[in-house]
Amino acid sequence: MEYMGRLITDDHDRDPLYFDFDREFDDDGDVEGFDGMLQHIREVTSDEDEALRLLTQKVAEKFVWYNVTSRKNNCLKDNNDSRCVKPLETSEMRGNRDHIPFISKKKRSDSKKKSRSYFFSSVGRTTRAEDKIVAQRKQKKRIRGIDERGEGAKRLTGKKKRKVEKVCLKKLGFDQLDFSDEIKPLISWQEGPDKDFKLRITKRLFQTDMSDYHDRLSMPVNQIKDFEGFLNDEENIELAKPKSETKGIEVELFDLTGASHIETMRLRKWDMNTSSCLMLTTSWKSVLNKGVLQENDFVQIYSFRRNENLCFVLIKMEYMGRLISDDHDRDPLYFDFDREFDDDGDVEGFDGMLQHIREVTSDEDEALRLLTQKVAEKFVWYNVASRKNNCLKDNNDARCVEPLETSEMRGNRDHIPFISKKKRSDKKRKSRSYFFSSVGGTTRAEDKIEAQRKHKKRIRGRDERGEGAKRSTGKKKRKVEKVCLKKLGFDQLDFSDVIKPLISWQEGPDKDFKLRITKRLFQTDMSDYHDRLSMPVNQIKDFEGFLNDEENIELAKPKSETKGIEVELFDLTGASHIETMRLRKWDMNTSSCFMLTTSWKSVLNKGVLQENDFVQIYSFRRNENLCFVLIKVCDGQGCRDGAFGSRSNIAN
DNA sequence: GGACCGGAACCCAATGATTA
DNA sequence: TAATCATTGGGTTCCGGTCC
Repeated sequence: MEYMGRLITDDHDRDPLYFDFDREFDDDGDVEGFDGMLQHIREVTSDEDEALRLLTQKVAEKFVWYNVTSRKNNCLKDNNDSRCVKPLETSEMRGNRDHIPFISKKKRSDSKKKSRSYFFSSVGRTTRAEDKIVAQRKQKKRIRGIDERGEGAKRLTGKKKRKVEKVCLKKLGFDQLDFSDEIKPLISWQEGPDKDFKLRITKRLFQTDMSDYHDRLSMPVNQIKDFEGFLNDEENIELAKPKSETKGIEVELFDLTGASHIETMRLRKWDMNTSSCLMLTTSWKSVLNKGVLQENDFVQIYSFRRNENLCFVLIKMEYMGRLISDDHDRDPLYFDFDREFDDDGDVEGFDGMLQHIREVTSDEDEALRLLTQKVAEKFVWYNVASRKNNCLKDNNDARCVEPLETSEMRGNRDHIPFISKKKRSDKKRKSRSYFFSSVGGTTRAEDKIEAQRKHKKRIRGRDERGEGAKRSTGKKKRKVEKVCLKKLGFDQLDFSDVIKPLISWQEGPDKDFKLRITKRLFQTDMSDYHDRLSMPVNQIKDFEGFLNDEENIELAKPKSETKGIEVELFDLTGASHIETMRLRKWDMNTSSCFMLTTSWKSVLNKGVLQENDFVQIYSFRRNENLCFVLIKVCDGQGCRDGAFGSRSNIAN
């Protein structure tokens, strides 16, 4: 373990990667990061080896991720930039492609924030011209997609897909962090040993994983460790069944992000064209609702068998999200590298480390591994070992009370260096939460009661609704204030004659211009992701004379055989914009709804319509084609304030 | 008890990113 | 540059709960 000698002999000359922690964690500066880390580790383990391992891991995560990932947008790409004096030659690192970035020490002081270079190439720093070319290419691709995919194509909205910063878990070695031994005892199963406890996947939480309405956690098959040995024959057969013939496998999820709460979930396998995903569905949102997990967090999922049943444990690899999202508020261990590598200070530490690593390897993966290792060594050993003579374990707010003896470090294993927590602000302390810690303000008893209540509700739901029951989340439904259109007289307000000339059709008279529905806009109508306007059949005026025979036949077809009727929507809420939409009819158990789908959100995006607004939809025929006009009658507030009626008319 | 809004649940195509 | 993969999110269905 190269350079460890320094940490014992204090011979910095032997250590070209010397990292000046005295300056990094100045007594006068913010010591929150390291102290907090130490204190937490003291709370979760009394085993010193284990504590050291945890500390090493945390430091490596913080240091490497901050420098490698969150700053990659600042990586040097421009050789003309005065700050990029000595761009790393590709030949130095890895043939023509990869390199470890390097910045001249002398130049950095000019504007360190811009100039700092790190691993990986820069991302997303294109010029306007480049942006334009890229945009044109994308547009062509979309248009080509329409032509090539034809009728079957469902989505071509042109909406730009969110760019997701990619992180390579393997390069960072995080996919190899296996806490099986640590987690296993936390499950606390008293009735027999759990079998086959094993890390299955290390995963970043994406937007879809965090989405309430998707309510699922995806686990791409090719990221799952030992997938072949993962499921037994029976389970493989079940998951291989067509979707219509299986509900998946019932599994238990132990959620160590929040007091080991157990969720009964379903495991499904979705086969796509060229890959497959395992999906944990049903009650995933219960885990999300604890508020512990955030987008971009990293989690690990371990599997095991209890009484032959498949179970999972979820743990959060905490704070990773910060390092991507750069949301320092979420990270009480935020490590201020701008201060650590001060313009005026000695920048030898980090650059020296990079330079040394460049000298010993040209392989970037290896370089990254070395950097991680070096940082962890330096950070941990300096703070844990070299300070041992000054470290404390005192709760009386003295910073140096009792030196940490060597025997304590390796013998009794019950001491972790400690600096008084009174140095830390209450605000910071309150927000702290760490690996494996329970979450929120609830006690264990409260958690247990809540878990029992939810469990009872789940069981009751199954009993009452039987096999077909899909949902029983226990989430309280939003209460919607009801308004009686008839009482308000809105359903009789007919502006046909006023609106008709606004359509401005010059080539012939429009026919059958008629009010069809007066409607309040509900949340679902306003929802972007539903992208539909519902029109309950029993609210439509003159429903019998509304559609011609051909249209009635089309809409009566089973859903699999029709795409609905193409209609035009004139949107008078915003400059007579016209949308081509589809009219469908959804037959429910006891009623039916017409739905205007496709491009409804384009109307919403104008920002004119709000939830609870009242709109009217008129229909007419132009060249025999069915068309609609939408007008806004009044907004929800207007109704309350008497624009179209008195407050007393609002139903309770 | 019926109507229907809200949204859970599901499927899978589109698309950006990566790899060959 | 093409092929492949992983993720996103659009589209659809239908159940639960509330209100009349």
